[in-house]
Amino acid sequence: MVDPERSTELLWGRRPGRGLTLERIVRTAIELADAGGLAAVSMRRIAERLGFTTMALYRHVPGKAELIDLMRDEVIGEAEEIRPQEGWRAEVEAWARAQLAFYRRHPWMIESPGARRVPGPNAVAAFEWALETVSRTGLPPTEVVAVVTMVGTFVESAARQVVETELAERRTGVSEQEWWGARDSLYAHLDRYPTLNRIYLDGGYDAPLDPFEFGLQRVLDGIEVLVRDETGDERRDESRCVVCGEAVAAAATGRPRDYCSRACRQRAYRKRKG
Amino acid sequence: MVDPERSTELLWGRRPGRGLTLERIVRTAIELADAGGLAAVSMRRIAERLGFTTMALYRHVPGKAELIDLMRDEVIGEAEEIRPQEGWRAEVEAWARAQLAFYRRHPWMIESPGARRVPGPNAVAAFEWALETVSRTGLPPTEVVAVVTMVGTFVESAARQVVETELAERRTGVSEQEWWGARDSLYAHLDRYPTLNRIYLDGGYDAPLDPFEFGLQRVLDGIEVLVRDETGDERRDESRCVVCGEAVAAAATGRPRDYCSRACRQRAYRKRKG
DNA sequence: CCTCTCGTGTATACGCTGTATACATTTGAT
DNA sequence: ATCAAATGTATACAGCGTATACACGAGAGG
Repeated sequence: MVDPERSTELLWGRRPGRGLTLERIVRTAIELADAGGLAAVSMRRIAERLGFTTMALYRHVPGKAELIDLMRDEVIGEAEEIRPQEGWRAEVEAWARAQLAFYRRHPWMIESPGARRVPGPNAVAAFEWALETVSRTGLPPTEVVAVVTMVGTFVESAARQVVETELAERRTGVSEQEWWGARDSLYAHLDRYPTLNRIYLDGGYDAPLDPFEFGLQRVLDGIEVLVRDETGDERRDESRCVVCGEAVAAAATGRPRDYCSRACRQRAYRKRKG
Repeated sequence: MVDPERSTELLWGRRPGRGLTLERIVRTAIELADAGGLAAVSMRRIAERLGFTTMALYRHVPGKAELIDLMRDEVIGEAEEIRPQEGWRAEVEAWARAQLAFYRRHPWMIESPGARRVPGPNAVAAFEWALETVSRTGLPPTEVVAVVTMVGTFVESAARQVVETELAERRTGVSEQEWWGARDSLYAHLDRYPTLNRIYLDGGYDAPLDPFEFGLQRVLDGIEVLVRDETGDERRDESRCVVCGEAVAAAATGRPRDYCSRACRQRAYRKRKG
């Protein structure tokens, strides 16, 4: 098991050394992981690549678990800064996308277990940034934390899908399409599921929506609803029809309506059409 | 690597046997996994518990990967039926909660890799059910699929958090609170992060929101927004009272209302009663 | 009834993993 | 110069998944 105290010490107070260094060990381990996933990282392989015996590593790292902690924080440090955007939504969106790109660069980050990770300086810095951004929504502190956690979790899970399939493609040399295309013996069984069948026939699988982009927009919409409800956005009750200017009650979600009536909605539609 | 054809064959067409059975192997493996996670499942241990040699298992299962496929589907079959709810949102919510409970019963389901799993009959049945439910939103097929995928992914990732911490607690005998409470050497470094600090001082961590419940509501809100944008507008205005035929604005979910007023609703009710 | 094949279970062994232990060497401070 | 601490090495153990070769019993064909 991991010794969290030792992990903390290593993460937050590294001291330089000569010869075989923590730095070099961590970097070599990362190279291996980037190339072949966490499964490709073994103490023997790291040592070999560095020209030392396996046990030499244990003079610098207490065990493999702690080494992975170090790899994580090292790599989190690479995260490029998000350039400021207009409004929290755009900013969170940019962050999410950057995060996905990051997971693609280091797919193994997703394999490493998530509970009780001692956060390193780089991880904390990223967290601080996210908190700061979401704070601008005006949500109360508990919810700010919850939102950051949620977006983080979402991105991780979406990235997990992407990354796992990419990894499988690389390992097997078989593309996702090919693989599923070759599952005829499976499809043979799927006729007796009516909804599945109908959706398939209706083209529900022809051009699947990108799960990351789709999910992200839903998540952000959801947060936006919360923000509007919670911060008592004045606009809610004041919303006015964009056609006639009449006052309009907002939807239950707090999302302001644009039109006061079907008539006005159609008027706007016809206008657009010419 | 897994042989998907063999997996499909095993999953969809099991034949009974005498002596050492696929059934018994799978069930023993599940017992082991339930007790100690996937790490506790080894071919040797399964065999030992059944009173056979390790290699005897390989007469029934091609390899460990395929065995895990079988474990997955076996266990998915337990899923109790969701009792019908009013409206898709309540139904999806109930499903998500049932799913979480399920992951708690079989924490190892989360450890097993997600890409390119050959779905078994039980998994497909669950998927069919979800598709059917979400279809009632009136969303186009591609989006129905995307929504089901998204909710599934969300629940899995939320469950991952819960389950991983529970597993860590059980393995180490140290509660989550205790563990984080003992990280003083970490907190000593956190003063210089202003937002983090402020949120901490404002009590943002005193009573953290349940990530599952919080996230679920956001996700559902997000989907609801989509449903309204996508389908709600037309139907909303078209719905008519089943009693008097008056036009009725639909509910927030885009679900058409059946009655225009409380009066009409009661009238229908009295009529039914006699 | 004999034989022969096939399904099933066993025994042994290989290469891989993380790491405990004991020993050797180098280095820096006194 | 000496001595202790830091660093690197060698060997070994217990565990893993599984390839291979062999043994045994039941059922089928002659």
